[in-house]
Amino acid sequence: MEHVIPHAGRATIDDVARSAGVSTATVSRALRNHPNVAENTKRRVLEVVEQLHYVTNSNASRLASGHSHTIGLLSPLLTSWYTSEVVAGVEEVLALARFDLLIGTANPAARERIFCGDARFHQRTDGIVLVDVFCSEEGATKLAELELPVVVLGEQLKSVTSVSVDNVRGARLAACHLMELGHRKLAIVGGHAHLDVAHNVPTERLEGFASALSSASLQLQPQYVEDGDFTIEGGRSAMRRLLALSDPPTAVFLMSDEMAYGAMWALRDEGLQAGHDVSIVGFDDHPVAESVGLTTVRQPVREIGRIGARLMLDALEDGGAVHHHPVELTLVARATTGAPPTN
Amino acid sequence: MEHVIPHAGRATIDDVARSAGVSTATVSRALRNHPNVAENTKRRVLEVVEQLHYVTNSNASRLASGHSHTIGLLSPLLTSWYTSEVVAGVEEVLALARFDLLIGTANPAARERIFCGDARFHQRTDGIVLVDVFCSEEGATKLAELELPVVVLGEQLKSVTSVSVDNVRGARLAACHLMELGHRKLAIVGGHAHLDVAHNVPTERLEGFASALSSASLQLQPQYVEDGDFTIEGGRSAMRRLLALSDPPTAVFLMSDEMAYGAMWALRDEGLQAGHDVSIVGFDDHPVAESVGLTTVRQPVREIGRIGARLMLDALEDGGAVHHHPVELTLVARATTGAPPTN
DNA sequence: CTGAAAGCGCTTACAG
DNA sequence: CTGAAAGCGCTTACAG
Repeated sequence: MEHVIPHAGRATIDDVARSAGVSTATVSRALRNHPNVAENTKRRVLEVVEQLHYVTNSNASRLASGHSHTIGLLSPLLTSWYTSEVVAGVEEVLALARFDLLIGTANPAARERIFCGDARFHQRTDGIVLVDVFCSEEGATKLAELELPVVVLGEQLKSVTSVSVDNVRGARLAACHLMELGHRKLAIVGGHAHLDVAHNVPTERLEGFASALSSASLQLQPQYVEDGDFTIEGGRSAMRRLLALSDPPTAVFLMSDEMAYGAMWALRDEGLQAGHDVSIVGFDDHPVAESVGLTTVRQPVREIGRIGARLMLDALEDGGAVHHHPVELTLVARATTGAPPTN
Repeated sequence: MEHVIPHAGRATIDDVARSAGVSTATVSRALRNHPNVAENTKRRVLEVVEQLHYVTNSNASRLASGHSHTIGLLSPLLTSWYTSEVVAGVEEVLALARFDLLIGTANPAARERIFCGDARFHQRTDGIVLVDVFCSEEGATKLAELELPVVVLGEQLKSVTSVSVDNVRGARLAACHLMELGHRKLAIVGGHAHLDVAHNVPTERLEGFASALSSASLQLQPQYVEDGDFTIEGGRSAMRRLLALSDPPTAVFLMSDEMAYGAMWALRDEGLQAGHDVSIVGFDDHPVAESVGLTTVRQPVREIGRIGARLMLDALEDGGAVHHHPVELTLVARATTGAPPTN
């Protein structure tokens, strides 16, 4: 069925050119759908390509063209559920466009460097996607000066294309849901996440939560603000501290579902029931949330990654103008929230 | 502080060579710790490299050397928790060795192709890691004929280097734990996972479970064998079906923690308590397992990835002999298992 | 629409 | 220990 392959190893563009009776330039053009190639020629080339199982050597192609056809992605914590999901979304879109994804951990200690372009990505990527690397407008200004397009995920920026949820609104959704159920003693659990620098997410969610209470003439009590470190263990400890208060809250909003699992754990340890004795709201809609009946503020995490990747491809195509893409949040009410206990 | 960079754009090896007063060959050698370079020369080169912020263009380097310095990883389902963890482990080790990781989805429908080398990886990888692509000895034989080193994760193979847990033993651990608690009516929930082909994992776990019962003169009842599809929803449905039996089991072993979450969900829906009314054992030790008190067979998933990557690097170094690396499983007893209800 | 040729930025025998 | 030079496999003005 198949013709003999001229020599061991992979066929090169020369093999194809020779076998098709054209120049390598023509093969190159035919393969990339260059407009000025006769239909006949193209067909012949494609046949030979098939026959010889020819695959372009991407290293050679990238060296010659100066385009790496690769996007770099940097995040401080690649293994969290949130980041894995975002990466999966980015990968999905990039793969369709036949772009490679090069992933690197963004050492928070070396944040400043990131804004000047990461050395690992030098000459190797056509663009950079930043996930959860809270830049603030200051870092963004530097990023905008990079010779590469940059897309930032998780934060709304002016000088650089970004995609993010409205954290203020998300926290309001949680607070309003709880207040509608009749709660008056509301607590909030956030954290510094994995960064030591100021982090927009906890700040914005705290702000939204407090402002929702204000609108209802309530005030967020300082003892009702806890740090849960964005981990299950942290959420558990935070909940324990809240339960130990002389006047514990009747409802707790945790800024991640994982912290909420920890809070539910703490409740179980005390023989208390979430949604009955204490109401719990998380944030994310993590895959396990539904099965444990967790009420949460859902964010379409994978979609955020997809959108980010598309914006990157757009930027590569037409240099695309800088803009911000907002993503919607929705409250999903489940079993962990209910009316406060009638004491 | 810094010397002027000769021209716009990145410095090339020529810039470094010129500036250090040596040939590019010497720069190349100095940079890769080639033995035959005078200490003085090397120091001078490294200084200039620093000064010019020189970074090797990997496309050029790979093209010239013929080594891609990249490992390809193929898996049918990249986004599951299990696979993400494995990938994180592989990535961790590879990054230290400054190898790139190229990730691809292994379309189960095109399994056969994988064994002949994946086209996406042609000329782009120095080796291939297969995760959860159940090959069986048949596929492995073909893999062994590839010109690249291959490491298979999740299955014990003879013709190709592999790393896997002892699934038979893992299932026995679960069964013995339940029988020691006094259970006699034991059920098992498995699934076809994401593959339609025969899959060694469910088969081996079923075998181990059944054999443990046999050793205790019990027999696994056909109505106590259910399919949970390796998803939360699937585990929930399977548990519902088991509960609907005229004589339901008092203990259920689910082949993944995610299915176990589904089972716990089903119990809660019926007002039953895991560990009291029905005992539940999972498999994995997923991050959420501890917080919901799930008894489970723990497998060190990330470590499996790390080991796989190390074996790959070894194979690249010394062509390493084919061998199998076993990984230990341990039972972690928590709240979802207890004595059967005294009816 | 097509080809000859230069060039992308490295690495590596080979020679000294 | 070091350098001159060929070559890795493509792409892309340039010329026709």
